[in-house]
Amino acid sequence: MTENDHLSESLEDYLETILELQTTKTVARSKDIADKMDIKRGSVTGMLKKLADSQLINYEPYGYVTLTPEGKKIAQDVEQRHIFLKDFFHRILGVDEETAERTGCQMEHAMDKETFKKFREFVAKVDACPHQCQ
Amino acid sequence: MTENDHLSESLEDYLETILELQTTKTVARSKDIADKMDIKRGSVTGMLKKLADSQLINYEPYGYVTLTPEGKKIAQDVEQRHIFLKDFFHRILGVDEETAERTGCQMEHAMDKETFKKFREFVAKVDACPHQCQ
DNA sequence: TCATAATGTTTTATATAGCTAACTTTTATT
DNA sequence: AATAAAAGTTAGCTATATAAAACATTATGA
Repeated sequence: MTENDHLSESLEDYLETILELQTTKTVARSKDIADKMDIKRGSVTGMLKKLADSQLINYEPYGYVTLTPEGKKIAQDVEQRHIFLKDFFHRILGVDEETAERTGCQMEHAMDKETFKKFREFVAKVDACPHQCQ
Repeated sequence: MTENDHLSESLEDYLETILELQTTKTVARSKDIADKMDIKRGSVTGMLKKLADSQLINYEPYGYVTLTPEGKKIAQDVEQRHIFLKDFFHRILGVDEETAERTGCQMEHAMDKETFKKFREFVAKVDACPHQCQ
């Protein structure tokens, strides 16, 4: 709603990671965030404080982390792009899975809502093309 | 050749900018690099030293900047992706030019050679599809 | 319940990339 | 050639994001 004044890629990654942990393990712990993002535990704390300051997560020291509605919305948007882009590179372009994952992970931050929508529609149309030109 | 251990996005942008200045103005000056990248003159010097250390540019204090063969190769690769991606977003997807430019500028760093090649071929095929499914 | 392990936090340090402002060198003008 | 303007450099500062290591808290399990 408050059309957030641009989150860094890193903070978007934190939100996405927290959403995934919430989904797969019900709660997000500092250590799991660190493991998933391949960074150290100590680095996580400061970033959680930032996200809490921006009211994107609920955070109390030594407590579990949960997404606020606004944080969840952003996380889902990022995740959606991530999943779509990875699938595009891997399944449609035939890029190996690891590279597709890495590329999607970088590009998920680059497209705004409108651009992503157009991209998705373009790919969907081509994918459904009965003539299989591609 | 020495399959460089990954340049930062910023350094890639410097190389691309230098190439463009070389092309349009024959030489690249510190001030023009700063103007083009919308940063301050003082910030440029240190980065030029880094690029010189990595033997990607020829740099002497108070002199003109030129790309080494290796620097030029990287710059051309980045530029090629940039041009292609901008065109894809603008002409093919119909994204407004400024957004297409900005998005291309971010994404040009995300795809490796192989992924870009596949992406380019995919778009070319679709673009040439006689059935115009897209 | 108490000791140990696991997890979370804090502090200090590092790297990157930028800015400002003062200073130096080069270029242009007269 | 002398001076002013423009361009380039330097030094010190800032912000972001991370690491390492010491410390604090919580959880586990004997």
